[in-house]
Order: sequence, then structure tokens, then C-alpha cells
Amino acid sequence: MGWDAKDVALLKKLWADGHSAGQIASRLGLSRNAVSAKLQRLGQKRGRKPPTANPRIVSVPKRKVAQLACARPADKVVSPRKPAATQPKEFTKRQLYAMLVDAVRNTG
DNA sequence: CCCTGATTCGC
DNA sequence: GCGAATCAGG
Repeated sequence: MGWDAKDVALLKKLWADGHSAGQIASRLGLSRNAVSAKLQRLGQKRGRKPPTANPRIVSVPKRKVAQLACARPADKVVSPRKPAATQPKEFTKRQLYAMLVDAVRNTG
């Protein structure tokens, strides 16, 4: 479970593009919670809305087995033609779409 | 009913 | 820092 540069880039781009946390989460294979949390860590977030959710008094004694299961038997062999795909600058819509379709293709 | 984002907590 | 749990609103 390592947020790779492409993951973060995709996340941020999609998010900025107007996609929903759920959509991005699905794309990356995470939960929207993870996406939102990651966005929060990045300091992006969208609307700094007031804490609607009250600071609940952690009334959850036994949540569940969480991130203990972080196994990804997925080998990444997607671009045999381009061993070095580097985007030094911002992504254009065209490039974004390209990486997106590529990700979707090799993902699902 | 479904979805959305936001926040807090344990690891 | 990560993901899940959970809340609150639409």
C-alpha cells in the first residue's frame, strides 16, 4: 500500500478535475475514505467546511482487522514499450486521458 | 435508499 | 502516513 507518485498524481488530477472521491477510489482500488484521508494529508481537500461531525468520543471498542491485510499480488507489467514514462510538468488533458485509459485497461 | 465529503482513531 | 470507522448532509 504505497502511494506512488502516479497514484497521488492521478488522485490529485482526478480530484481537481472534479471527480468524486468514490470514483477516484474505485479507479485506484481504494476506499473513498482512503482517498479523502490521503487528500487531507496532502493538504488539498475541497471545502474547508466546519467540523460537521462532532468529535465523537471514540465509542468503538473493537473496530475490526484493518490495514493488517495489505497484500497486493498484482505485478505491474504495463508499458513494455516505454520503460521511462516521465511527466516532468503538468499533465495535459490528452496525457491525463492517456494515463487514465492505460490505468483502467491494465486494472480492469 | 443511494451517494457525497469530512473528521477522528488505531496501527 | 495509511486505511477504516463514523458522522452529517444531499
